Amino acid sequence: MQKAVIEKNNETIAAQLTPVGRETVQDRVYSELRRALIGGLFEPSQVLTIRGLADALVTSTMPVREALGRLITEKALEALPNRSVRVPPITLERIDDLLRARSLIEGEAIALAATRMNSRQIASVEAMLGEWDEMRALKHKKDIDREATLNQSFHFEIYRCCGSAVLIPMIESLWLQSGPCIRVAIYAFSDAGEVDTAHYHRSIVAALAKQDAQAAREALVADISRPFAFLRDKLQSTARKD
Amino acid sequence: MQKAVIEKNNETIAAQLTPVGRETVQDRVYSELRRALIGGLFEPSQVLTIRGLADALVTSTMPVREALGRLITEKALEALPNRSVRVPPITLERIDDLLRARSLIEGEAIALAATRMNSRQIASVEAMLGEWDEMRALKHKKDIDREATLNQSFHFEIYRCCGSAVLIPMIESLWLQSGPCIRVAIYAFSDAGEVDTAHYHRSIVAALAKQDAQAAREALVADISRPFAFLRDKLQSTARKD
DNA sequence: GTTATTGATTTGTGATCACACTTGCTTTGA
DNA sequence: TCAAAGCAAGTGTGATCACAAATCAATAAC
Repeated sequence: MQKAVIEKNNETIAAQLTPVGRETVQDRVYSELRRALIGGLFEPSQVLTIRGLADALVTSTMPVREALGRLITEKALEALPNRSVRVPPITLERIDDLLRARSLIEGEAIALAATRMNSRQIASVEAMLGEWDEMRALKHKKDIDREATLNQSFHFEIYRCCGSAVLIPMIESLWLQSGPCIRVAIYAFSDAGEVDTAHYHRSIVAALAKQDAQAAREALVADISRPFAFLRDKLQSTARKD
Repeated sequence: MQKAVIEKNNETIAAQLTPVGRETVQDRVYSELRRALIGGLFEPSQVLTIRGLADALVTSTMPVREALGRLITEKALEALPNRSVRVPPITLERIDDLLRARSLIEGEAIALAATRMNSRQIASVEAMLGEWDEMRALKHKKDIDREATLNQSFHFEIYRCCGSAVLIPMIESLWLQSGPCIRVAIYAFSDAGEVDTAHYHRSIVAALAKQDAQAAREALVADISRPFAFLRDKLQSTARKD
């Protein structure tokens, strides 16, 4: 068999098969911890132990310690002087700090995206709006995890269009850092009454459709400010009580 | 001996002793690799091996692999599908991307710092200006490493005044990512002739002294744009030759 | 002479072990 | 009764080993 024929054959096979992608245990542990952090499954100030997580994830300590180290450098976790690690506690300064950074960077990302998104991409995020309404209509009881996931997908679908390989990892890091805080706020939200996230998302999509970068930035800032502002008030009122 | 006396005694001792601070091998390896990366000791596209670095740093592979993992999550290094790691190659898109991100975030940091710095802090960075001139006057031959270190100290001395615990790690990550690129540009600079970094730094300090946030931001952007613009031109001309 | 195959070396990954430090509880002494 | 010393369990860190995958060189086949 000639070489050309073999290569052609291989190409045909390659076109039909999807790459399996050798994923290491460390990567899975890292992704899992990320998911838990962004989703707010860990509480602020909660301490994590390597062996404890290794047991929970049914692996050895090795992949866990590597994943923890990575999360610490991203400031998603905090290394105490005792050499134990915890999820960073919530403080007023930290909330303001995170909101400012997120407004700055995610605002820039969406402003860039607004000038770059094609009609197909806009249609894609518009479709997610419908998904949101659908979820709301079907189930009366609020599925917070589902909402959080959908919210995340919506935002990153947009950010991916900004065309910056530098900004996106920074945004991921910011979500990682604000995840535990946000979740606290969301829980408080759902007690305090209804908030229409879909409304904010609609105004974002409207701005994107008009390719209005400034309007998109403002709509986004309004969207992400809500939980932070809520959490801020809550924290201040509890602080006054002490 | 009563408890109070003992405690008083301990306090006296504590006042005279400086904490030794248990530093792990992993931390030292990480700092060392950071220093090398920011200083541009590694070339873009250079591949690094765990065992190679472990031998060079005279430790086992364990601290090195952990440090490498951390640097990869910061995008300071790149994990190839072969599971080998290299310092990211320079591309035109990456240069523009990094410059935009740095202008945005470092610009915000210096704008915040401009409104917050007290006279003592301003005097401190002003003193670094003098240090720069001094270095220039004394030695005719250019000490690139010394200049780079001084430049880094100057910038971060200012950024530290912005009062954001979120922005500063992001800036560090950006310096880590642009370090290898910058160094290439600096080397080209020193061949191409003199550039007066001190001039740009003086205009930054002048803006800070006036508490003019906008002027400080613009002066900073002018300062950090230079090597990027230079590198950009150089890359475009070499690309045309091919 | 060029291409394919085989084998050796190198490299990353994960598991396990040894050691040092921390933490919390128990025991001891005043 | 209470505080301090001592002990034991738990935890992070680093070293070493085993294994699988990748890389490279040399040999064999056409």
